[in-house]
Amino acid sequence: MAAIQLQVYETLLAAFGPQGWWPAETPEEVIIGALLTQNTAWDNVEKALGNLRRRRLVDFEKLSGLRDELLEELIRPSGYFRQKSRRLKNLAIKITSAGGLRGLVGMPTLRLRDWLLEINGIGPETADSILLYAFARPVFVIDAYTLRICGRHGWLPEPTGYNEAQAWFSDKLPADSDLFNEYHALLVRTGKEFCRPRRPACCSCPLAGFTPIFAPDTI
DNA sequence: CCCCAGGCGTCCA
DNA sequence: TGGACGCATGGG
Repeated sequence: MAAIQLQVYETLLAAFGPQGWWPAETPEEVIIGALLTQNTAWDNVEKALGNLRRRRLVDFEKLSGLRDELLEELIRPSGYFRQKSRRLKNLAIKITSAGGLRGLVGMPTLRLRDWLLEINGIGPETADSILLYAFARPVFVIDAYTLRICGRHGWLPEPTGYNEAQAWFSDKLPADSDLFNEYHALLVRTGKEFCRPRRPACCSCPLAGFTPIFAPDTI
């Protein structure tokens, strides 16, 4: 009997097919997008990314020298633009002074994760998204959709923290960046479609048949 | 009008 | 250590 973590993956892949993540072209775009999409709809991030692309500013060296006011204006559609412009520029400066992405690709995964987490504005999900989708490291990304799905299906007790959820998946799956890439994308797809907040469990969800480990009203 | 979106840092008990 | 709160635009 395969672990539930693998069965869920197979079920979602059969239901939705490959999601083709990350929806960006280059590692630079993935990193910038990961920061801009924090608590923000991807359509809004696309507008901001488009502004940067048109001006050939998807480039950490250029971003690190950009006027604050201009950067704020360009990323305004992605929300929290004052915070995010400051954080993006700060990130660009730090990457540039590390020798660009070339200077990071050789770093061991855990050391690179710590390096990312030191940056103001990069927390566990953003760091892990960058590790997985920009550097192809086998790190399982947890997000609000994943926590909601796990809680609602009774796979983890609520409330569950980031590290606990990450371990629940990672400990039962092969450390395969292609698997983790597709799995996270499928969970986001599932969450958007079937696991909206403040709504009862949806019986048409492809995952409806999985047995809860933690009953809905215990612990 | 309301709620929501692929979080995070800060503050405070 | 953990829960509230502010951050901001755009879509349904």
